[in-house]
Amino acid sequence: MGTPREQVLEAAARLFTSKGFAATSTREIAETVGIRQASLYYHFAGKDEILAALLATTVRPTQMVVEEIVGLVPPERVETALCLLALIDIDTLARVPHNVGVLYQLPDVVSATNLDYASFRQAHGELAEAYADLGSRVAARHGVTTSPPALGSMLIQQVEGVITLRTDGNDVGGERAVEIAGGCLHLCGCDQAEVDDAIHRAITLQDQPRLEAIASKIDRGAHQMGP
Amino acid sequence: MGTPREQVLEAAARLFTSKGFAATSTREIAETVGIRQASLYYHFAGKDEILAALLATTVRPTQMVVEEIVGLVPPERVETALCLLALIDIDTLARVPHNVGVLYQLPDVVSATNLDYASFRQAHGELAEAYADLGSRVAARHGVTTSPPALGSMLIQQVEGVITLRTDGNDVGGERAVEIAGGCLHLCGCDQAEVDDAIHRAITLQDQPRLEAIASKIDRGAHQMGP
DNA sequence: ATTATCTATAGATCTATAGATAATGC
DNA sequence: ATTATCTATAGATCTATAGATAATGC
Repeated sequence: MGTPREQVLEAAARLFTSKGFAATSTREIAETVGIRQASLYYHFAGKDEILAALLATTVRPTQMVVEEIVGLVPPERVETALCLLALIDIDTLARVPHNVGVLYQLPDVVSATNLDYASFRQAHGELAEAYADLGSRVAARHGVTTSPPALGSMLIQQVEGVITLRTDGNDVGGERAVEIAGGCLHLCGCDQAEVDDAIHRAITLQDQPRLEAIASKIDRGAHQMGP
Repeated sequence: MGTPREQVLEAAARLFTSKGFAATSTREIAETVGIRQASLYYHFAGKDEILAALLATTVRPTQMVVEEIVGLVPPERVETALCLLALIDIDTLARVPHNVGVLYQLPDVVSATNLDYASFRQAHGELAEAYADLGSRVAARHGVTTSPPALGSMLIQQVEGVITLRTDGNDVGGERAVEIAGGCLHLCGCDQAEVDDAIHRAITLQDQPRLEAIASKIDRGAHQMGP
């Protein structure tokens, strides 16, 4: 069951993501864990600290390995690179415990003047830039004229549809992941044959040893992400 | 400035969408309006009632006029129909006061066992089906094999990216709206020339008298939507 | 008499702190 | 002595109600 600290984070993640931050009381968190409300304060300075700790351990692992993923694919195969990035990112979001990605959409979190949140915003922005960069390179080869920033946010939006699906109670398996990644390629102007090809290549790559290393790195990250 | 009741709804909409429901106190709402906290209870039975009233007046007008929009376009022009639907829906979400679309994403609202929310879910589901139906007809003509339910949720997700953009502080103008609608068509396998054509036709249609009638109906709806 | 506000407050939280207690490790 | 819990509670909310007040309309 992990250390008490981890149990608290686990319970808080579940409650914050399902009911929201302000609507979750410290008493509720404590009793979920099986300790008294006041005992929380031995492990955390306050309710905010619990959220902060959660956010700090919830870096989307994809953010740390974008370059590596992209580096795995020869530059003339941008479609495959984008597809691989999307698949890995989708899979991460689909599997992270308690759909913890919603934390960053909570109004309490967004409107807080919080340093943790600022650094998340930056990391998220860099991920969006990676999508924008890869995406517009693919788009350029297919005559798609969507501007890079718009395309970047559309791709991110597409991938983060996983969070929406999970919030709505669906779970996202492999076939759905492939359909969403395919959507990313369609957004960049690929036809179905090109999509199928890129997906095939990306999935093949996923079983290669160099990517296994990345995968395990991500799993460590994901383990952080879901406390 | 409208009736006091409308002022309360206006203030509540702003606060709920920016800080969340649980994090907004009745005192804060009242003082924003310029009355005392207790005076709210003359107009509403309780805090929940304020949210309920807000949700009740916040039907996305597109939900009411889908059939009319689709009916405007000859059946062999499904691309144009989808494009028109997306453009109108995007425009609605882009212009509604206080980005009130986020209300339905608030965990407080989602997790509440609320009748208002159930009826929203149903209406939203029907809109998703309309997107799924139109989208998969377009997709079929372009050899895209995404399953209708997945395509439907991807199209909705794409359109509702407007809410995300607004939450992040961007405002969504006409050019961005066109890019997003274009994204919807790309998701269904259209190439750039087909996208441009559909957008051109859809925009032309938007200036026609029959659609003006729908637009004014939507504006009435939108006026409901943003109190 | 009705409408729309106000003051005052009950009662129920909720967060965080103070200080006691018991168990473990040196 | 340190670690991890507990009980008890202060102090600050927050929601909702009771009842007073003033203005308007019959």
